Amino acid sequence: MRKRARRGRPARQAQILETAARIFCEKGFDKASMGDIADAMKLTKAGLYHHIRSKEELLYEIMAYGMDLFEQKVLSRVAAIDDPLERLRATFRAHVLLVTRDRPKEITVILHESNALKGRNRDRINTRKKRYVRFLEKTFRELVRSGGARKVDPSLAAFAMLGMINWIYQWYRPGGRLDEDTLADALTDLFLGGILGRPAGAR
Amino acid sequence: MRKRARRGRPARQAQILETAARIFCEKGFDKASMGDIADAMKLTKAGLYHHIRSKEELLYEIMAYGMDLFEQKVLSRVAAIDDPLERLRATFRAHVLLVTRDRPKEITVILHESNALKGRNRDRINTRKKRYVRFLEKTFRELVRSGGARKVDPSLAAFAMLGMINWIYQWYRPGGRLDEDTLADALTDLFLGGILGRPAGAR
Amino acid sequence: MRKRARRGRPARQAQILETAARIFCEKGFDKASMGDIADAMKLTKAGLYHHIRSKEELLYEIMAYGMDLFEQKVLSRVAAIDDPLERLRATFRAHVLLVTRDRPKEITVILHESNALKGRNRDRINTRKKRYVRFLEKTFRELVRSGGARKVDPSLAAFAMLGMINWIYQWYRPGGRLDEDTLADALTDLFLGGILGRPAGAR
Amino acid sequence: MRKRARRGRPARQAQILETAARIFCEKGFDKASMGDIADAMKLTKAGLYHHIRSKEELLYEIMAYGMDLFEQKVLSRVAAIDDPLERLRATFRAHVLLVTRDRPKEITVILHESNALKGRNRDRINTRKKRYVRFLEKTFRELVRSGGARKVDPSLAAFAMLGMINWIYQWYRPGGRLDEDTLADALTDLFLGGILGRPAGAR
DNA sequence: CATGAATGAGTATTCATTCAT
DNA sequence: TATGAATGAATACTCATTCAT
Repeated sequence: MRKRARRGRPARQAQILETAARIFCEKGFDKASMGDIADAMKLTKAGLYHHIRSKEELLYEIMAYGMDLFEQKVLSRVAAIDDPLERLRATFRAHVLLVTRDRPKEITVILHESNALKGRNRDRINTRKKRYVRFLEKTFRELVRSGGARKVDPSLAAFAMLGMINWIYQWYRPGGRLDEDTLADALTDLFLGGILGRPAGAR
Repeated sequence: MRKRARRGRPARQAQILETAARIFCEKGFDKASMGDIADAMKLTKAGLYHHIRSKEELLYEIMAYGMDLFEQKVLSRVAAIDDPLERLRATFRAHVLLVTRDRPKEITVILHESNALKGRNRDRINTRKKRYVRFLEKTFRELVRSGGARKVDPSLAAFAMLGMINWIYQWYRPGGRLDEDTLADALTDLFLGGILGRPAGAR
Repeated sequence: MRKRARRGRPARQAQILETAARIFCEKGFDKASMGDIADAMKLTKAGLYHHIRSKEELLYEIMAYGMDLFEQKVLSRVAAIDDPLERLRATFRAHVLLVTRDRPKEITVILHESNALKGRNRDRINTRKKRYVRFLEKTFRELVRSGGARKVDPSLAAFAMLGMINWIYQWYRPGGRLDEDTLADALTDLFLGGILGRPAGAR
Repeated sequence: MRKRARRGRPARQAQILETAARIFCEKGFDKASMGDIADAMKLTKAGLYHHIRSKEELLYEIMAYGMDLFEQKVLSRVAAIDDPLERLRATFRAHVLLVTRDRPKEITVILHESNALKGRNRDRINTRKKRYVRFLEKTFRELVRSGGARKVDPSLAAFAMLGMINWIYQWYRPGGRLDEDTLADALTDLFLGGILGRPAGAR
């Protein structure tokens, strides 16, 4: 995003990001053409280029905005929780709700098109991703140290958790059997308690 | 893939599948060009087309072979286990070892390029994927019924498990801190016992 | 053929149609490459594709324009003539003059490349061709009924006439022994009076 | 044709010519591939090349054989007829019957693909075509001189006649309303007597 | 005779991007 | 801001033909 809208009207920039995110999501970054996006925006290709620098830059903006969203809706809301177990539970839940209830296309793009970015842009997104991984690792480490969990490898636990959550967009479709809240609770519980563990209610 | 080699000479087909799988893996299906594959095979593009029908058909053959591998190395080895818990544990372990130790590029291609397939070919691969999901669901159902696990939703458990395992290719690099056996055990244990559960040793 | 030019500047479209018609005429549709046409237009291939949808669509536009020309210069000028003999004579003459004097490449393309068109486009052109055949048949029928001609099969007469005229592009070269007017008269006369008939002058 | 069959079995050569003629007829010379012909002959492409020198040479052989057929079935049977009117009538009839009853694909190929031939081969076919045109012109000249016909331009009459007949393959389909004999008679009559002339019976 | 493998040259078409207006 | 026109480079794929076996 180069400029923010100054007035109430949603900036053209933001509309483009949203449209492009949707299209990258539907067709994939490589198969989506600038023409597709221009058409969807009711612009010519040249017109579109007045708002963006390049296709890759557009992808970067989308991913950066996706990370903004994630940090705003997940990280920033749980980072301050003291108790590691509560922090983990809140993180898990918020992250699941983000990908099931809000379902921002930008997050899907981040998960699916990470290889399409090169150079600085790639580094910038990766840095932010790693920040989250380290946050999770730290949380698992504290949890183990505090005796609140058994001796799991913090890295392994972090990636296991990321796998569970990041895979959701591959199978979850809204309006299914489980509503998002139930799903978030059940999955959190499954992760924390495992298949064989005690019922979730029995903290 | 037009005709099979009759003599003992190592089928060119197999070399092409392997090479193409590697290249699709490295660059992605869309960014990999037929020229890339031809070059890697020390063939001209036209020479390559003597052996394959189309880029998409090549992708399908790779994925079908990946499913062959999976079914051979995982499904067929655990399907006959009677006890659902042992069956689950064996499945989880074998699946993890497949993606960490054998690391067939074909599996990565299946996970990353599923949208590139269209029509019949897409259906055929999806059918085989779903067969595995149903096998997992059935296992979880039996496990819950037998009292061996708490009341988890079988579908949810299946997708959670798939997420954990299918995400591995995104972060695991061989030669790391944990060898494949340790990792497989630890992840299986984490899935079964959860973060808060009893130590792995205490089955 | 995506959008029409709004200003007075001679539409690029028309130039392309004309150039392509000439090239399809000279080399044949299959042997003419889009590069040939682009070169002739002093454009790159991509530049050419800014104006057309596909090679086949280009062919269709040429043929459709050829049919426009034919209907404008022949059909519309004779359709209203009441007397069937005068109508026939005028049609024959106008049609012959169209292919000898005006010699629009588009007509040659229609005659020579009709099989290259497929689907809807093919149907549309065929419909217009058949309209002319039916017009001729009707004229012959009226002529016979009115006693102005002997009992010829209207269909047969129509195709015989079309053969005579449509074959002209195979042998006639401008600037030859007979000028176009003389040729048109002589051929009309030959068709009407036959080889054995009375001299042409004796209408 | 390079070699003739010595025994009763039809030579492979002849089968290939026939098959290729059929395929060139159906798809057109440019759109028919050597693979199409090889497939139809249940041969590989390389196998096909044991029998022919090149695609163009194959086309030439087909056309040359078509000319053989024509000269055998038409020219040689009428050339000796003394009376020019009878000669013309016989020629017209035989030529029409050749393209309606025998319908050799080779003739259609000659009519449709004449531009595909280059160099010597093209010249050779053209020479034989011109021989027929000159034969027709001579016949018309004699007919006019003998007072058996009115003063028509012999060249024009020849090309008019060729147009009528050579166009037949564009519209005639066997099994239609008119059987071949009737059609041949009617068309001959139309050409000789014209639209306005006396009934054909009244020679 | 026959074939599998291979190739060089070519095909139509697409795409991200630029620029004069 | 916006656009129509244009382009260089690339893409998947095809074809007539050759050759060692």
